[in-house]
Amino acid sequence: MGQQKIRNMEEFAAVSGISRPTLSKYFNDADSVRRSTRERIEAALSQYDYRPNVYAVNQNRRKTRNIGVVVPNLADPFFSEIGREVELACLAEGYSPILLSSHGNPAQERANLDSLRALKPAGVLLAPFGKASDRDEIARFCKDVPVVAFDANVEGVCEAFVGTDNFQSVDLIVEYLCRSGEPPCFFEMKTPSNPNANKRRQAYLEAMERHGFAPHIHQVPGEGWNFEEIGATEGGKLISAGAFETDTVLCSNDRLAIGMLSAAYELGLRVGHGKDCAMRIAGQDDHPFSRYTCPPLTTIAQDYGAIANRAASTLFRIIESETRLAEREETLFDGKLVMRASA
Amino acid sequence: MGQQKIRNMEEFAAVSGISRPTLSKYFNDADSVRRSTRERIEAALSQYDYRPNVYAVNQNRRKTRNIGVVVPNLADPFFSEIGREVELACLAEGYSPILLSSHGNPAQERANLDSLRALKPAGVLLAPFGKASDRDEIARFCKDVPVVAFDANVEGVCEAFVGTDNFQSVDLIVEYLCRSGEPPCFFEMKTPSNPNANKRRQAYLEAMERHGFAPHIHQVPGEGWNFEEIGATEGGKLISAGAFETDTVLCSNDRLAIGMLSAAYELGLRVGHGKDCAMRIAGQDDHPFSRYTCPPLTTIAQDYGAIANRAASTLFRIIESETRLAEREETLFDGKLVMRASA
DNA sequence: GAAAATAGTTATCGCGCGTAAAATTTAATT
DNA sequence: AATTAAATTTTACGCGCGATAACTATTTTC
Repeated sequence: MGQQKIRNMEEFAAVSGISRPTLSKYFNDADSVRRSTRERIEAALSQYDYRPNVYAVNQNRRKTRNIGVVVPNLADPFFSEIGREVELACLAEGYSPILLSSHGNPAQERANLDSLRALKPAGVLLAPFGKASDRDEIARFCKDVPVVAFDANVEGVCEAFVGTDNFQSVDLIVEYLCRSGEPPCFFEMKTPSNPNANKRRQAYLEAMERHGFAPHIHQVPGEGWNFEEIGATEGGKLISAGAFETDTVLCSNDRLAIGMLSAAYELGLRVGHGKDCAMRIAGQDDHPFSRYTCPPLTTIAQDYGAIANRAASTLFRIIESETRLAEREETLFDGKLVMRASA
Repeated sequence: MGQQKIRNMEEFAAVSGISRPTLSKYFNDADSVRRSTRERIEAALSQYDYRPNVYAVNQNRRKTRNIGVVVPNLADPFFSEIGREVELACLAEGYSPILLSSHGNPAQERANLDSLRALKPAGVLLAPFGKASDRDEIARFCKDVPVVAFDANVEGVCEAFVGTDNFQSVDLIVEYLCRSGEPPCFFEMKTPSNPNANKRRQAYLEAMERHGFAPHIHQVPGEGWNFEEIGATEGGKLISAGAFETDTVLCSNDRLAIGMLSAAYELGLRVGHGKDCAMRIAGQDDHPFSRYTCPPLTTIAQDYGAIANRAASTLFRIIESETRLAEREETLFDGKLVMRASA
């Protein structure tokens, strides 16, 4: 290693004794050259430490190997985890992921798509806000770049959608809660931007009906992504007002539940399924912190890995086939019940 | 908007009536052209929607306007927050931040620096692991690219370091804890990779001495970044063994404290400063979730915004001066005491 | 061992832009 | 109106690589 500095592929061709077009082939796909020449190249590579100029490569290639990954909010550990899984899937296939967070702001989502446009990505994996997203802008973007949506659906747009089956998973936890105690009330924000919230409410209604109980939905005001705050403030109000019809509350997501647990604690209420407990609280998502709440949160776990990998592999299939999907695909994975002490 | 599609600057020059070199100047710095021509360009821009090809630009420019931002773990909301602040600072100055997480893995930190090298960034803002970082690799990288470290220091390398004054902030909380109850024991991991941990231990020792109390340090085994787990498991063991000499524990960081709070809850212990409380627990960092623990966590808040902005502005100064700093700069901001119910 | 298939070479072009020097225009100054 | 300075245009070249065509060398096939 070391010797003189190689400035470009031309020079590397000179020192390695391989012609430039062959080197170009090699760097595009190492297996496209004969085994013996590949070994010669790699031998030279370990001596001279040359790497093709990314910018020159991307300027000239028909398609870059960049994959845009857009999540609504990296400050939410749920999205940083799933974003991580998606990144890994991209790297495994030799693509370069570019992770962008919309920071809880739909305008930033537009801005992120706009930035990505300039990078001419081969494809994009998008976890959209949902209703708050600029549907037209996403649709326009999808015309230029193949996009697979995950976590949250935007009906009709994008090549495919991969997420969790809210009906299955809500039914799972409703069934558990009904079986193990009083049937749950449902707690959510009045104007959720995430489409999963609407599916979950609907699923709750259906599940309660199926099990023969009267549903009770409590919607609270609040904007933005500070869900714990909303869960604590508004959930606390409802608890102390005795507004919940039963002693069990199913929250639309874990972060609301974490806030409500905090409020219950402040009120001196013991949460859990013991006989000395005043109420039960359950969440949905299996947020990374839910294991460490007081008490630990009973919830529904989404299959992060499966969602990320399916979304990525679907996108790769589209990219490599160089054609769009004949029909929009929707894949839903089952949630798993995670029983902890809170319900 | 719309008309024909502009394929390159040549075509845009044709339709806008401005020569290509002048356009090039404009896109590099809008204020470098006469006001009247700038208006003509922007008028054309609003009609034809042209943007220079990023790859061609970066291939030919001496320096890109990319800034690498490397944090040790985006799954930790502390780093996603400070990463966000840093991103904003870059955008405000017209740089393009590229955010990379090392996912709690020092090998990934090397890989990230290596990826960045290919992108020829104008500078890098690095929150290193510290001792676990590959010091030599970072030093090599610093030779090629100006780097400002933040949050964690790597003695001697990088142009500058910006972080929190651990001695000031630990003294602040130790003083508070001593004044308001029993003096604190110190709880930390045995082999912390983060240099702040070592500073904090040292600062604890000094602060306790200054206030005339005997220090008690408890170090627990545990690897990796699952701090809550370690705090819960090992902290729980210490609590139930009655190992702490006083009823007050100062944790090396909030995530350990969150885990310990969870363990205390499991053990049926009431945490806080009320007379019915069995112990007090305090943390450090003001983690975004610390407000919602049970009870809410008393901690020391780092000034995220100040650290991020100072680190960024220092880097910009180096980049724009085109020279390295005569002397390595270290800037430490004060922490602020955040009093909540846990201590 | 000759023909066929595969892999590599040489040569040349194009991508979209930065940059520099010289020629020209425009604006500011006296 | 003449002088000067500043901004713009023209012209020309270079960046590092992808892509292709025509040709040559190497390997496979029977």
